[in-house]
Amino acid sequence: MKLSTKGRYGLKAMFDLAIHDGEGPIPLNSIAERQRVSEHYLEQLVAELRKSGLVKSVRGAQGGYMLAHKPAEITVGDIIRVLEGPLGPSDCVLEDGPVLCDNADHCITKIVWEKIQVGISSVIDTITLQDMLEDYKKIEN
Amino acid sequence: MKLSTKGRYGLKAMFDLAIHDGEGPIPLNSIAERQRVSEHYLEQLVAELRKSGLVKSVRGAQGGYMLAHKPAEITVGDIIRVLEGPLGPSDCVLEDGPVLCDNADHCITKIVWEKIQVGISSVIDTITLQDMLEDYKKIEN
DNA sequence: AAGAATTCCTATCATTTTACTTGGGATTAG
DNA sequence: CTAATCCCAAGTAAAATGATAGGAATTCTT
Repeated sequence: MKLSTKGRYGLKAMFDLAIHDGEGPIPLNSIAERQRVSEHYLEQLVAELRKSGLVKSVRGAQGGYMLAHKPAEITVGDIIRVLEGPLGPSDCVLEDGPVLCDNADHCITKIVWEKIQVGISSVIDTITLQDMLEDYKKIEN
Repeated sequence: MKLSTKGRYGLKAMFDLAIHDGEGPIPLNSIAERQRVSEHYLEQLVAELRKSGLVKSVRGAQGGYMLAHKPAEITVGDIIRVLEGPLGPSDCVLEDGPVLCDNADHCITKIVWEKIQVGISSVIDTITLQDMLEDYKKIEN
């Protein structure tokens, strides 16, 4: 019941981009260094974030990545869903087309999984990068 | 971000035991059959539940397993924690002794993981097997 | 006492997932 | 031109998952 490094590194990278929002393209190696993760590995994660439209890229020298939207418009849920796939503690409650078992109608554990899913979603869908930035400013001062 | 079959099968088995609570020892093969999971695999999960004190066992013929406490006294969280290990979306917020990174004090993503953890815990720690039994009775009628 | 039912224990194993690493190609600012 | 940077595709070692196999220990029933 843990997130993989994809989700964790991905959120770190996105938060890093949020901190530098408005400064033009941020090269990946600087993000990797600050967040202390493998640059090549991070590259794969950012590629997914780019394909899903959360970040934009600028190629060539002095290029890099930047947020595709304002920090207030990107939630933690957006990021995690891209990197970890459809959310849900069990296949039968996956957000993205549940795989129902044969007695789904009478399955009591399913009710539990649904409640867990709602609990997680209600957290990650209400935290934006902007919220994280504000927490960050508080701590810095 | 999914539970493994351990947690899922384990909760099913515990719910099955709750349904038959008070009927004496329930043999594992009957649980495996009703819940449609491998008996041998289930055995491993139930062994962990026994060691952690959630179920009792009676050996020998006519033996089996039974809940060690009343259904109202066992939460979903108790069961999942035994089978899935200490809860938390990231190592730095594991319930059972977090593994702190070097800038834990200034880590903003950590705040997010903590909120997710609280969200999950508040769900699974408030649902008991008794609650599930009541849902079950409603559906049956 | 025999035999059947059942838990208990240890080991093995195939598959999948994770978390990278490697190596190179394409693009562009200076 | 060249250095910086993104882009892409494979490969890979380790861990986790989800079992399977076989048998020893215990206890009920007859």
